[in-house]
Amino acid sequence: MNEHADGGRPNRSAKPADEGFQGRRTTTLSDVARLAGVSIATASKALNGRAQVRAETRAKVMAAAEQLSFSPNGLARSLLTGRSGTVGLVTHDLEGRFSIPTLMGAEDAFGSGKVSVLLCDARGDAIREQHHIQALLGRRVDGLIIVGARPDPRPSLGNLPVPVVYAYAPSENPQDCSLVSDNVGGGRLAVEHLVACGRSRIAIISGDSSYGAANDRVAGALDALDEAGLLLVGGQALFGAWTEEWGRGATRGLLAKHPDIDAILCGSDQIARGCLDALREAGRDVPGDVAVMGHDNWEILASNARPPLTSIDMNLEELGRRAAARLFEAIEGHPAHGVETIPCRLALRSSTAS
Amino acid sequence: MNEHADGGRPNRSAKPADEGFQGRRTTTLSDVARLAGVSIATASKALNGRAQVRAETRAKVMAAAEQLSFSPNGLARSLLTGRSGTVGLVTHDLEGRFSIPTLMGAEDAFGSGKVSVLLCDARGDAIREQHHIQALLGRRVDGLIIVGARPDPRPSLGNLPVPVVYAYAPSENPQDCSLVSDNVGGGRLAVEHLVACGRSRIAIISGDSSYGAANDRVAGALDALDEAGLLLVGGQALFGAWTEEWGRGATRGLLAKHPDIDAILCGSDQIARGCLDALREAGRDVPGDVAVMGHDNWEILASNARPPLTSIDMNLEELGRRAAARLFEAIEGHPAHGVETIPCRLALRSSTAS
DNA sequence: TTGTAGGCGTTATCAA
DNA sequence: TTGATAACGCCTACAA
Repeated sequence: MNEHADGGRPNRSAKPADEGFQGRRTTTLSDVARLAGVSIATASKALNGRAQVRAETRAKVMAAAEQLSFSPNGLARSLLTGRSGTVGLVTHDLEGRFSIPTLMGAEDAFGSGKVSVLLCDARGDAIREQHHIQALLGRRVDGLIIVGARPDPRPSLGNLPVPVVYAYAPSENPQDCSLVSDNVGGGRLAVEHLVACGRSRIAIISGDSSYGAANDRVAGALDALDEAGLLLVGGQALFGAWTEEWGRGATRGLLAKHPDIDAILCGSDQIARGCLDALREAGRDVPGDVAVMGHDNWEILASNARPPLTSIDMNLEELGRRAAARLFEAIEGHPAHGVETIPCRLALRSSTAS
Repeated sequence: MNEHADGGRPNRSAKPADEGFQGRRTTTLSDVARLAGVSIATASKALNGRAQVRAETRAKVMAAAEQLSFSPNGLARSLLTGRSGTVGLVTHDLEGRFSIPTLMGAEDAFGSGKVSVLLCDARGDAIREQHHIQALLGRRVDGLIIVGARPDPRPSLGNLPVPVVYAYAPSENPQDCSLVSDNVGGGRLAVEHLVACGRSRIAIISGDSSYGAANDRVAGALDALDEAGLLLVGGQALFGAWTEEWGRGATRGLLAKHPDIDAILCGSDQIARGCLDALREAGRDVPGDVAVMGHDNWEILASNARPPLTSIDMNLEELGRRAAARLFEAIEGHPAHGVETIPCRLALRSSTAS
């Protein structure tokens, strides 16, 4: 046992000076035990609230721990328990706006408790993803959440030594546990709202048709139109890009062909912003003449629009929270399978006031 | 030594069945050693490329490791080395857009190597921050990066057992290591660009004056105006809010009082969007009659503006990367002190074409 | 009520 | 070239 004369000073008798950060050696349980004049085992019991410790002794130990600002080494503890209290979160779209709320929800669900999140950005690259996953497994994460960049199915990671939950982009393997936004329901919700606002000549300006989400939203909208006994103006949804530019152009085209239109459902808030601009420039009043809706409820775009934009919110934070919850359950031995769908909600603003 | 009859089957002789995730016990170095028919020590050396191992033996061990898909337990390793290979990243603005690029840069700088990032969102709450920091220290992170929500100085965390770097929002203590965006330089850069475009009747619509950033940007702009021998139109910068609405209103006011204005420097891209709208509606051509600049280079706003918006980019990813680098150096024993300033760069688009 | 001892999975030292 | 063995910091039987 080292016999270093203590006293709170930086002490580097044993180790060489290439140690890096020159803080004092972090205090360990045996430091506490020594200061309290008890054995390590007793100190451990005292600090962990075990019953077989005299109150007086416990107090002594707690005081010593306090004095040394002792913080138990989680790594050592993990080694014992086999649980690191850590989950890996691999995102593919850290710069994008969809993964962030999901991440927040997950962070939220875990953060309160005793789980920490190890974040990695794989940037849509399968190689990088694999690399990160290996690193995370090496750190003995208790589970993984994989957040996709876009809501289309992605390859499964297969059998890993820890549970995996896919968020936003589902796994192709239905045995895996995935959580996604209910795009069909979102489209339906939008049309139902427009109908409830008394609109009946509705057109749809969607986004990039290569996105499953674009098609799903349209499908839901068509369902709802059908149920309301309405026909889509123009006969079919317009597909283009997720840009304001496309929104403007498509809107101008619509107005030219169908001047009697009274509502436009857009595939995203960006498209809707373009749509609003084009309408204003064509002298149409929103929502007086034409109601407009977006999708995503991207606050910065929706609230600053003129008029503020009614939109469909995907509840991504809730999605993240649920993903965290599912992962937690799986870690506890109760894995879920299949795709779970998170319902959208209406974010009501002035562009559709009825 | 345990004498359990092995065979790759889930083996839970010792531990009860409340274990949670029902994967097979993760394979350990001793499994590899046994399969390869060598001692644990030899297996370790073989896998870590130590020299004192016969090639044939090494191959045998590697094969065994491969077959068992062995992945060394990083926790055990950390316990030995005293380094967790982990840093904590505490952000205060996970939903906001400023912390994300910083986070990305840090993730980027670390992610390539062998450091992983533990992410926490403290949401501007000092209590929550303290809580997260304690948790991170318990996990024995090798260092901390604290990312602020807004660029004003924040209280120092004081003396922690690991190095700390403050990003975006500097610490109040000049002894700490902080990295911030050069807002003064950004303001200067903007005016220099406008002047280079031949503008001389320049006005400034800034944001919330309670933000140091707002004032710094204006200060830099005024410096540059002065050096160019120009006077600010209106005599002083206009402060308001970071919104499109404020941008529109302020622009209308400017046009009324100073119809001969030929450039407007905005404190943010949102303000600039409002400014552009107001100009268009007033029949002013951009950049023909009036040049407009924003700040932040928020892609989604700047590129979709009409015309696309020239803006000042804060290089936040670079800021994050640098923060990671500084932290790394500090961990290696070479801490930096004081506030390091990251220069802005010009993001040239059509709203100022000269 | 307290202390001793064993072990979690690795790595490093030193002896064989 | 290989293999015991002692750490790393902690927890938990079990013994005192």
